[in-house]
Amino acid sequence: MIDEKAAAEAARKQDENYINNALVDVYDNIMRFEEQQIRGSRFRDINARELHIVHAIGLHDHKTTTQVADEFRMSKGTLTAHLNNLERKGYVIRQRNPADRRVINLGLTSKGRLLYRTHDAFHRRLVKSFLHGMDDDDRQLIKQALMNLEQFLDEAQKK
Amino acid sequence: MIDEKAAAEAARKQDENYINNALVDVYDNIMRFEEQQIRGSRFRDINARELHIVHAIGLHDHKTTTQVADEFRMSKGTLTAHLNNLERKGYVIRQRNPADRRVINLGLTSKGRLLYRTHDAFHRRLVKSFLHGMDDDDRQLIKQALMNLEQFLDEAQKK
DNA sequence: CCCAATAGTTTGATGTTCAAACTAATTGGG
DNA sequence: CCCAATTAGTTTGAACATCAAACTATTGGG
Repeated sequence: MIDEKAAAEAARKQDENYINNALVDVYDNIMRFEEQQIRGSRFRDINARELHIVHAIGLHDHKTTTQVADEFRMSKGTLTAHLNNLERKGYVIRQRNPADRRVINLGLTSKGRLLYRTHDAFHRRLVKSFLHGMDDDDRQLIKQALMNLEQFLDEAQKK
Repeated sequence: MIDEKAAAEAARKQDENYINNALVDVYDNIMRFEEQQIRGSRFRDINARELHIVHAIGLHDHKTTTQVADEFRMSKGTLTAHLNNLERKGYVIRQRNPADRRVINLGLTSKGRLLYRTHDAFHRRLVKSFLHGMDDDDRQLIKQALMNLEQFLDEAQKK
């Protein structure tokens, strides 16, 4: 009886441990895989950072430099440097906003849009594998767990 | 009937979308929070990278420089630089291995061990919040999802 | 019409990273 | 037992990412 309880407790601890490590490893593994995929594609000249900037610029949003920099919590100067590279390589275009000529609206070239869609498809495959064999209820549970985590981080960060 | 089906499908897509974004954001949020926690603690002089190196060195493992560098997929030269900093700040000690004097075994000072435990406690709180309100079955499901993802990444990486 | 505020770029300094050269120690074949 | 090859870790030099602060161009309120 007591042994059973202790065994269950030990199993719980072990699961939590696994989840802990997996949570931490997930991102590194995704990043590494993204990088590797890109190396073997026609987008060889892009690194993970640049890929994510292309993704943040998006297909239709016409975001500004400041918006994207804030999203990445990156200084505007740093983003300017990345944008220079991405423009030179033909993924991104800067469009001066005619209504306010201080503002630059960012857009993707057709090459940039292709990269965006390729990356997006990769992520959809990723989530499909993550949710493999799960029904609606299961999916809700996963979603709940991630929402818990976001809430915890948000709240802890606030104070 | 058909509307219902279409609505369920749309809800599924939306959930998958949420999960996709959350998965990607999780790591950044965790990193940012770790960094912030540390800034407000007595370990102010440590950044996230260094924290993770301290964690990798661990309490009792006596790992070598090469082992840790491989773990982080980081060149040995880069790790050497970090170790110099961590040693100077009093978190890490290098111990020449007497059986093979080429080898350095890495260890933590008492300050390093304290940092390790603080960080470990933080991660346990994180996982607890992630699993808030869940029973054994739920936990198994989460674990399964993470295992799916790891397997997907492993396999995709192999070929 | 002026000037404070804003968007983005440039600049200079700092820190991270890597690959290659290097040093010291070990090992194995002759 | 020696020396050539290998291995562990460090040093070095170059490339790149990053930031904060100075700067330029533009806007909009008084």
